[in-house]
Amino acid sequence: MLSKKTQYAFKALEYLAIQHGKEPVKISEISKQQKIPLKFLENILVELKNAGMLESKKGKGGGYMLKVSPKNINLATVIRIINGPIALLPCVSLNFYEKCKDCNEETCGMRKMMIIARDATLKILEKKTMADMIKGELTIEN
Amino acid sequence: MLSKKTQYAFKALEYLAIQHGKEPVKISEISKQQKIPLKFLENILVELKNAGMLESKKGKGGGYMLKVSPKNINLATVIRIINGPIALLPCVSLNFYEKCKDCNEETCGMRKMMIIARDATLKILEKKTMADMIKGELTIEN
DNA sequence: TGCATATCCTACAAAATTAGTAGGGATTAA
DNA sequence: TTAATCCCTACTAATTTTGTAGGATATGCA
Repeated sequence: MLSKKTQYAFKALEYLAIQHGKEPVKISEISKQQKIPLKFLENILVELKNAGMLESKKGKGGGYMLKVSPKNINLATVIRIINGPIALLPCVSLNFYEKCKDCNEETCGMRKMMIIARDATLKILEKKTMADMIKGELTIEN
Repeated sequence: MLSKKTQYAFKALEYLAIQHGKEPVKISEISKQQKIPLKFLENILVELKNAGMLESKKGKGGGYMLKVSPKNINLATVIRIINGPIALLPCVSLNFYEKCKDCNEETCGMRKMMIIARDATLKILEKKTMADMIKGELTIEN
């Protein structure tokens, strides 16, 4: 399951995706509109920024903006930044690989299954984007 | 990610699947062979038994056996028993559904995406079985 | 220059979950 | 009736998740 932090990240990105191309959006606005604890949200947005997904502007009139178009932000990327691995086992993770001891990777049956499951999941999560996510709710209020 | 407990469960089931049709297997044997802490393994096996996946026999010559054939135990079932939901969000889980507040399920974009991802994952995990998992390692030693 | 407005950084704390242990009870075979 | 084996309840330790506190840093504007 995705952590609450990751769900918050998606909600924040949704909000920013809808405002994409307009003025920067303040943390406090996102916090209030999407009901995310303010200081927690700060941490999340900094992480997304450090990962290159957002840009920010300080001072009056400042806030956060998407750095790239919603249609170029896929869900797998967001999950990896905030939540971590998508695979069900460390030894089949593409981005967070860890060898499992007491297991021959050539012959391990569990591993083979989990690779197939991972690929099926990734096929969706890497294809779907923030643009897909906000379809049908582009009208939060202008 | 699957918990260590779930990984232990799979290892234990693998071992039992390979012995399927023979004598009951003692907890202590599984523990030693698969390097799973004994008392922890006890808990796991009881859970699998209560879920109807194993049967047990007490006293001398006793132990655990699969209740059904390895080819009738799919991976999704095991994960649900020991690990919990397979879906990425509670509000899209088939077996552990929980309504999410502040979200209209009819229009929520995130929900739509997560349903698609869930179905892709389930398609694999519900089709693959313990029999698939032990293919190629039916020879632990007789 | 100086003040108000924002983001950014470090550190801590509380709550929840996961992982594992302890100790004895109940059942069965011989 | 004893040894072997699973079963049950409860606890503890470690780790992760979910936040909070408090100030540092940068920016726009008068």
